[in-house]
Parts: sequence; structure tokens; C-alpha cells
Amino acid sequence: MKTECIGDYVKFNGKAYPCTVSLTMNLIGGKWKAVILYHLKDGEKRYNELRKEIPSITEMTLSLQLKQLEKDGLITRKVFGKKPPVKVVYDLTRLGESFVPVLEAITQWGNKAVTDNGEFVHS
Amino acid sequence: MKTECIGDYVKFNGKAYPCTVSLTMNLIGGKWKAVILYHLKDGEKRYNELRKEIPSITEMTLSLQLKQLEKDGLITRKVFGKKPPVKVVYDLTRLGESFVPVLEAITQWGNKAVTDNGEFVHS
DNA sequence: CTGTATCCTGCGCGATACTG
DNA sequence: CAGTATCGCGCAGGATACAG
Repeated sequence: MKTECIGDYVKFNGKAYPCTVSLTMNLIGGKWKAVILYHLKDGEKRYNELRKEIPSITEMTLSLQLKQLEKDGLITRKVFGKKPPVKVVYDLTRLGESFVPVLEAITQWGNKAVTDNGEFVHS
Repeated sequence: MKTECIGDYVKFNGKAYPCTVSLTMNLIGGKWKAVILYHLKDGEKRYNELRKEIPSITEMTLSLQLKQLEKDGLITRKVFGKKPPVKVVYDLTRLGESFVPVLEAITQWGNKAVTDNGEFVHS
């Protein structure tokens, strides 16, 4: 099976990419998107839960990345309640769920790389 | 098996990351690294071969990304000949080869995403 | 053939403060 | 509780010219 560069380029959500590797890296690349998806893989989470589980991300960046992931169809955003404090829940879409195996592969590779050539640090 | 955040952070090549997903995305993230690795997955390639197969990358960026991939231990660079024109060959290291399954997962996901929600364009 | 040197631009991302 | 507004830095990466 040919797994790349079927056709001359690919279009997704109106944007063009030279190949599907490129496309994937654009959708889930960057410093945080994969990490966020990772934390959603076991079920929905609230905004503040994500913040606590990813302490080094800022509010603004988390908010921005969530918006982009939603726009690209990887996660959903649901609001409960009308008056503050409202409750907002993020969850994977089907497309997002189909990405979980890739996430697992990424995680396992990272773990093996660290085991072989790096170190796990406990402070 | 716990696949993330073993310890409080991880160290790789002297750099610290909050988790292994983060680490992986740093090593092969960015606009081109995964694409380059993809083109090396079936065996060594020369500089110009890579240029031709990835037309939209510039010489400078290709050169820079190759250097970073070499520094991170994902590829090797071998020079043949002393006087110009010399021949330079890039190849995956063992670490790089161990990344191929991840690459396949990324590619397949991208292909499915395009098949379902995008389009393959022939010009 | 395989790069480097320079210059430059966009934007990802952080810091901090504020809001419904 | 779940964000936005504003400001700005740093750096990846493009254009173009040059080099061993």
C-alpha cells in the first residue's frame, strides 16, 4: 500500500499540504497539541483538569491550542450551565479517537528513547 | 503499563522535557523532520535525492534539519570523496529505525483523515 | 554536488493583567 | 470556573547569494 503522496498534494479543511505526513504534523504538531490529546485519550476532561495535569502550559496557550484542535475536528467542547461558574468539558471526536494509536506509538517510542539514551528524573 | 510521566520529567541529550510525548514532539516535530525521516525509512539517500523528493523544502532548511536529526542521533551522515563533487549519504541510525513504526502510524492516520474528510488532489 | 552566510519575516508561545 | 486582552520575545524557517 502506498502510504504517502497519493496525488500531488492533499487538502484538508481547505488547507493544502505536500503530503499526509506534513498534514498530520500540522494538525498535531507544535509544542502542546499532542500532549493535550494524550491527556484526553482516557475520556473527557474539564479545562481546569487539563491545566493541573499540564502545569507548564499557560492558560492562554491551553485555550488557544484547544480552540485549534476543535477547529480541526479533533476534539469537542461542551458547555454546561449558563451563569458562571460554568462547566466546560473537552472530549475527543471520532477523528481524535482514531489518533490515539499514533499517540501511543509516540509515547512508547519516547519512553524507549529515554530508557536507552536518557533518564527519568525524580525531583 | 504507565506510558507517561514516569518520574517528574525526562532528560535526553542534556535537555529536559515534562513528559515523553513532549520529548518525542521536540525531536521529530517542526515542519520537516518527520517528512525527512519518512523519506529515509526505505534506506539511505543522498542530499540531492532528498531535495528532489521534497521539492518544497529549501536547501538551507533541509541542511539545517538534517544537522539537527544527526545531532539528536536519529540519522547518520557519511561523506564519500575528498574533492568536490563529493557524495554525502544520509541514513537512519538504530534509534531512527525504531521510529519508523511511529512514522507509519502518522502516515496512515493522515491518509485516513484525508480519505474521510479531505481530498487527494492531482494537478 | 553539497552545502554556508546573511538577512528577514511570520507566528508560536510566554507573561501578565483583566472579565462574564 | 473558564476563559480574553495585550504586549512582545525568540526562533524556526524562507529568499537569495555565495563557497569548497
